[in-house]
Amino acid sequence: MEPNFFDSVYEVARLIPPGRVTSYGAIASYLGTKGSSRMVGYAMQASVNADPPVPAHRVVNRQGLLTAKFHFGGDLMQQLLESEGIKVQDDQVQNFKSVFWDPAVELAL
DNA sequence: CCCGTGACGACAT
DNA sequence: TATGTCGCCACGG
Repeated sequence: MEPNFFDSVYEVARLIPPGRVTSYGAIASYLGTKGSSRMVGYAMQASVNADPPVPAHRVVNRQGLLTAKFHFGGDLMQQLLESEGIKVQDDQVQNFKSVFWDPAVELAL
């Protein structure tokens, strides 16, 4: 199995620095498949099967909303984010704009 | 090969 | 500003 697309998503996701978050659309856009923002999340679900593991908890939606916490189970995702210094309230990343990590910009060369 | 599904996003109302 | 609807594309059945 060589889902190059998934692997690319994992690569970018792993590049997310601690204490920072990114959006599915940002990763998708960086990969050139901005239209497949949903696929990024879809890949994340499969990321649990990836090695090394992917910090999927650092990936949120465009609103900074922890849409994935439902999949993590409980407030695990929020706990992980807060553990990295990210403030989360009401399933929403506080100061999201500041903690936002855009691969299209940070990795822009 | 066709259909349904989905951690989203942008646009329309 | 908030809610609703459509589109996008990869994967599974």
